[in-house]
Amino acid sequence: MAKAERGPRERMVFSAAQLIRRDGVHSTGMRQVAADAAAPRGSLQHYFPGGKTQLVDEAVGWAGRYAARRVPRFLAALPEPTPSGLFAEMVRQWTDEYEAAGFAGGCPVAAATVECAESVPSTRTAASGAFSTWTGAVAEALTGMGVPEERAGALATLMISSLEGAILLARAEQDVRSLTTVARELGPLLDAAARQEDP
Amino acid sequence: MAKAERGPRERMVFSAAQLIRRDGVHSTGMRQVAADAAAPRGSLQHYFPGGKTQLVDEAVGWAGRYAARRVPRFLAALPEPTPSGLFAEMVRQWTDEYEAAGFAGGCPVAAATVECAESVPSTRTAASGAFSTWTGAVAEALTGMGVPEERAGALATLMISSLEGAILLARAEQDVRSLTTVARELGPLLDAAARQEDP
DNA sequence: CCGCTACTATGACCGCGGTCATAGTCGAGG
DNA sequence: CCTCGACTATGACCGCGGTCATAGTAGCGG
Repeated sequence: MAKAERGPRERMVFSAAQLIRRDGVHSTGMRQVAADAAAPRGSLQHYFPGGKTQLVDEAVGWAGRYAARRVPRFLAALPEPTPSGLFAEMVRQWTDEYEAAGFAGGCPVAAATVECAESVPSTRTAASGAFSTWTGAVAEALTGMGVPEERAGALATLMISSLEGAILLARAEQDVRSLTTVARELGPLLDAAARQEDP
Repeated sequence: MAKAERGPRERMVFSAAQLIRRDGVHSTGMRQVAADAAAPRGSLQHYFPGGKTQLVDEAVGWAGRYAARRVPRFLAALPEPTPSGLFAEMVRQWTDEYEAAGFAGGCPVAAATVECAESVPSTRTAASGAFSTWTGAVAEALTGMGVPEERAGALATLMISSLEGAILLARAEQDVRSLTTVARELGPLLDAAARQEDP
């Protein structure tokens, strides 16, 4: 995969996240993860003595940090930062992928939540943490654009909820329509909240 | 389960949907479905010669029709029908369940999409159909409340996307906060679209 | 050169679960 | 009473996949 030249451990976590995106948690085998990461099978039990659960949990955590890390970069890429612009960038990451590479992958955190929320407590916690770091990053970005503090968290939740749901619809329909729709419909509402507190 | 006194076939479809809600598609076994439906195991291959795939597909279709059927009932329950009121009812169905019975279940269509979109074409199609009948019912309700036709579809997509995403967050966090948040934040936007075309 | 620790390598085990095969029941119609 | 179709019942098969056990290698400090 793309991100070579990291340790085998990190590569396995990364590969796990990628495979979970496509096939879900249960359909992703350990052997498959090792193969995809070009890592020896024996390393699995060495680096992840907690078994598959630990690997999945780390993959989910990694995904959450990855998503959060992208937020400031999206802002930096905008000519002038606005909430609607940020959301459009977040959505565009998905439409770009889907149009370029097909609708193979979803959000790994969503997959982990759907499959493990009830059966594997630690994974549920990991998913919760991933969502909250992601939401936190978005909320922080919003406050930086003039959204009142107490409103920023709510809007971040709304943005991520809509995005996650739109990803689901897009994969099912194999059409980015839902993604572009939520971006278009939510944009004005987001910008209005930023203007609330501006001079 | 609650809806007894239907044919064993329908009971199995219903049970499958319920179990998929909780554990996802892969973690739900055929034997488990039969047991939950109090149906004989041998009936599975009799009524569903297409195997598990057929059962899952039918469960997804059933869930879509169920969700669509509820929309007009929500409207009927409102003192005066408004888009925000409808959305609040849709959300409330989930908050009520979560507060009463815990965060065990999610949306079966979401589970099928996450786990089968890439691997099982027929299930992906079934999920797409389920989302579209659901969205269609919501859009129709919106036009009935004065939302312009070309806007209604987009808002329905936004509503369902937000709801699905908020369900994910709620299950992960074991907190209905995300659900109440999207209902609150989206309400004004929805009602504004309805007033667009009113006298 | 030894031995210790980190990592790699593989084969075996074992439970789970979908599917198939083969009967068994049972009510309706001849 | 017989038969035929619809449905029920169960045991067996078989692949998959996570985990364990048991080695083997490699680098390094002593």
